[in-house]
Order: sequence, then C-alpha cells, then structure tokens
Amino acid sequence: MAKQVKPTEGELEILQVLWEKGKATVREVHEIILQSKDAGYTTTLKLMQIMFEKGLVTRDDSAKTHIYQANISKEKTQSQFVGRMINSLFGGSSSQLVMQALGSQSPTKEEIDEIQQYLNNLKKQ
Amino acid sequence: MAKQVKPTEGELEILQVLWEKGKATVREVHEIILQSKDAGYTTTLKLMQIMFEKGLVTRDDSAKTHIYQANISKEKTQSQFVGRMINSLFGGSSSQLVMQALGSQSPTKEEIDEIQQYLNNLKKQ
DNA sequence: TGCCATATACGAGTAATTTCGTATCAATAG
DNA sequence: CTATTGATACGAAATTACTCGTATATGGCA
Repeated sequence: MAKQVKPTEGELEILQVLWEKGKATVREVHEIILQSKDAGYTTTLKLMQIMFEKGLVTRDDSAKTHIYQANISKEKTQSQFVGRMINSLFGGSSSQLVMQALGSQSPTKEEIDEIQQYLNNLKKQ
Repeated sequence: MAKQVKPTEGELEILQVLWEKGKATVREVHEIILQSKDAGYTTTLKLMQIMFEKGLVTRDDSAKTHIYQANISKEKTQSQFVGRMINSLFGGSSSQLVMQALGSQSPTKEEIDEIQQYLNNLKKQ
C-alpha cells in the first residue's frame, strides 16, 4: 500500500493544476495559481520541489525547464479527504455529509438524476 | 456577517466534544480527547483558551472551573468545510463530492433511503 | 488556619508550512 | 564571446499550529 501523504493546502492548489493539465512547468502552474492568489514565482517553485521530494509529483528534468506531473491520483486524494472529513466532522456518517453537500450547493436536475441512478445501483448490490 | 474563522484540526476535535455535550469543562473535554490521542492537560487547556480568544467558544468564568460552550454551529462549520472542499477538490461540483462520498464509505440501506427521500424533495422544488 | 488537590494563565519551545531573496547555471540573441 | 533572460537550487525568515512546563490562584477539608 502506498504511503498516506496528506497534501497541504498549498500543495492541493498545485495538484489541481497538474490534474487539469496533465503535464506542466513551474511557470505554467504559477500563472494559474496567480489567478486566485498572490505569490512569488520562487514560492511556487519551492513548493513543487518539496512535492517532488515527498513523491507527490514526478518530473522530467532532462531539459533545463523541468516538466512536472502529479504522482497521486485525483480520485485517491478526493477519497482520502472525504473520508477524513466524514470522520472528523460527520461522526462517520457519509449520508450526513452527502446531505450537507446537497444542501449547501444545490445540484442541477441532471446531477440529481445522476445521483439517484447511482443510489439505485448501490441498492441492488 | 460573522468573520470566517477556520478551525484547525485540533480545534475541530474540541468543537466536536462541545457540540456533543453542549457545555463542558476543560477537564471533561480533555478526558474525551484522551480516548483518541495522547495529550497533556495544559495542551487542551491552552487550545481552548486560544479558541476563546478567536471567538470559537464562549465560557462562563464566574466559578473557578470555567464552563465552555461552542460559539459556532456544527452545521455552519460543516457547510464551511464542505463548501471549501467542493471548490478545492471537486471543481465546484457538489454531485461529484456526493458520489465520491457514497463510494468511499458505503451507506446502509436506511441511509440510502434517507438520501433518496431528500433528493425527491429537492426535485419537487 | 494551613495544606492539598485542582484550576487557569502564560511564556516559550518545537514542528510544519509557506514565503522569498540570492546564488548560480544554461540557452540564446547580438 | 558575452550580456541578458529565464530557469533551478537552496538557505533561511516568517507564520501558524501544537505542545508543555512552571507559576500562581482558589476552594474545601482536616
């Protein structure tokens, strides 16, 4: 089983960019980060270097400009955080979290249908 | 609008106890905390004092032993964290989070029913 | 009254995260 | 060839979170 590294807040921001783009340079990631917050270039760089050391990302350093890629899956990470939240805030009840989520940001009719279908499948098993 | 203080991990543990018990002394909270992790009494005390300064809890200090109470609601806090997670990990899609939650920790049949009923109500509106 | 158990206050150390300045290296335009 | 641009490496400061030791106060009981 892979080790359970918990990405920090800042690392999560970078991971999102990498999940979206697949591969990216520090510069590219930084440009996106800038859209939502203020930060120096070397800050993003340093963070990505640390993430590399932790194994959160891989990189191709064969050229001067390194190319980074996420090394943990989006799904695994989502699941990790959701599980943590269910335990720490919802007393272990996933349905409580689900209803809170549905209440706080109303889904569209299509989304509702999708969830209902998913639930029906769950029930059959 | 009240300021948006984000409780830390440790503060969340304490808040859970307070939400559960309504009112509690540092000693009482600490006893519960001890069940899941190791910590010194003054650590819990200090944390609760900091939470008081931040406004996360109120306290009645008319007696020697102070009585604490949560000052932010469980629901508000859940909603705050869920919203944050939807944005930071699920691209703003609550249904994505819902399905991830349902997948990662299978709910019981009763829970499924509950959610389905909730969805039906949502649909009617 | 005086001791003891138990409480709070508070300073300060430690650890983790984030931030950035500066050094240095590589590619390239002129 | 050399000056400029843009990249990485790295040390270390700044910030935040957590932890605990010690000082001190308070209340009750022998």
